[in-house]
Amino acid sequence: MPENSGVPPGTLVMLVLQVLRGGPLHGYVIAQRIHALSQEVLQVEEGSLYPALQKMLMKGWVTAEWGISDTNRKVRFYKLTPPGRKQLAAEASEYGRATTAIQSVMRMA
Amino acid sequence: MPENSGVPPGTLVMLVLQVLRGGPLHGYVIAQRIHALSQEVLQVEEGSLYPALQKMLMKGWVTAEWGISDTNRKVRFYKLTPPGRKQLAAEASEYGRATTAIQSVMRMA
DNA sequence: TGACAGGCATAGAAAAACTAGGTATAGATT
DNA sequence: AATCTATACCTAGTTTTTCTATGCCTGTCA
Repeated sequence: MPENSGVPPGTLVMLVLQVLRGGPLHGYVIAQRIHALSQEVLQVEEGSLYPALQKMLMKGWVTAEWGISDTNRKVRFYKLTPPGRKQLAAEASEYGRATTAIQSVMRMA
Repeated sequence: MPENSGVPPGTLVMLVLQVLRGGPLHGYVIAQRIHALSQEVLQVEEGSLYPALQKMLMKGWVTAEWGISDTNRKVRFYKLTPPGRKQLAAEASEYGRATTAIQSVMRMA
């Protein structure tokens, strides 16, 4: 019975950028998508997500546009920008490097 | 030329506990060991390490004892306790779970 | 019409790491 | 003898990130 947790510190922005690669999404769906893609392990809290999206907007990694969802509600669609793609590549690369390094330490007998 | 970074947030305690599995070490050497074992990728700052060691002492995950190092200096040796081992197992397990979950999200086309 | 789910957002607290200092000593160099 | 360098420990204060706890609004459905 896997209990689920929040996303590991420092990974939220990377995960959001990643799911936006598939096209614009609104906040609520971004959280659901991360949850689903992670086999229900990763849980993104709204209080973490929306501030992160604000930051990403200010950094120019995403743009936002109001629209109507499938469920007929006013929602804000977030769309990945070219700088956002660059940021994603950088964060994914750095994440891989760090993960490999930690692996090396943890393999120590 | 790989530039090195600090340890990813949330992993420092796990890394310290892990290197202490090999026997008691003092702070300075703990940092060096993590750096070396990670192929020079992970850099533990002293301002992160010592507060973390204090916390680990208070939690009972390690004990500390003053002694003399190989280099003939007064140093504080930290030693893993049984609760520390349990904590290490728990953190390593959770880290693995989270890493796998992130992998799943990042594999998405 | 009232409950519930979907949906966006912020304020304040908490956790973790970093910057930037301070202190001290052994050994080597001058 | 004086100084420099590497080793070694520690803390205060700041920054960053996430979480808890709210608040507000609106479709849909019983």
